[in-house]
Amino acid sequence: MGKNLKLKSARVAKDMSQKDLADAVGVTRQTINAIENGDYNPTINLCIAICKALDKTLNDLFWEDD
Amino acid sequence: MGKNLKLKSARVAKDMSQKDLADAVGVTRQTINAIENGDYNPTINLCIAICKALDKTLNDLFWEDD
DNA sequence: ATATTATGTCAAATATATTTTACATTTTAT
DNA sequence: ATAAAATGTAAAATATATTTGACATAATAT
Repeated sequence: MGKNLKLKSARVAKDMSQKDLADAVGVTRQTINAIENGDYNPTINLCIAICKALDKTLNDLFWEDD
Repeated sequence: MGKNLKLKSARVAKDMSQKDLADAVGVTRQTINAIENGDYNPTINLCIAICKALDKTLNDLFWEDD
């Protein structure tokens, strides 16, 4: 699993730190960090919460077109 | 969490049983059943595998527009 | 009518997502 | 140059996704 640069970009575009986003969606900073660095397989509910916090959709942040 | 009727529809449209889909993505029948019935918070990797098996995207099957 | 397949559900076990605590390095502000 | 904030990472604990095995009902075929 590679890094999720789309997520990182969307977060930075909103001027949020990893901790800001973590607080917004109710998880810890380490969880956001792990997702951005691709070490991780988060639940869909968390992905949806992240998308909503960043005004994006699942396809925007978590879908890869072949 | 309500039922995921979009998922169920997409599966039936492909003429697949819950077990067929489960086998295609490498989980058990109970897991697919639970996801369709909305009792459940699956991982994003499983959601992506399901989407690919059904020729759909994450937004098609797991995103709700307000 | 009977057998077979598909579905709904449940309890206990296992795998893994997430938290907690902690420390190191990098980046940004003063 | 220094302090503070942000990031990367890791090990142990906890919460929860998923499996396994089982039983019941509904739908479909013979």
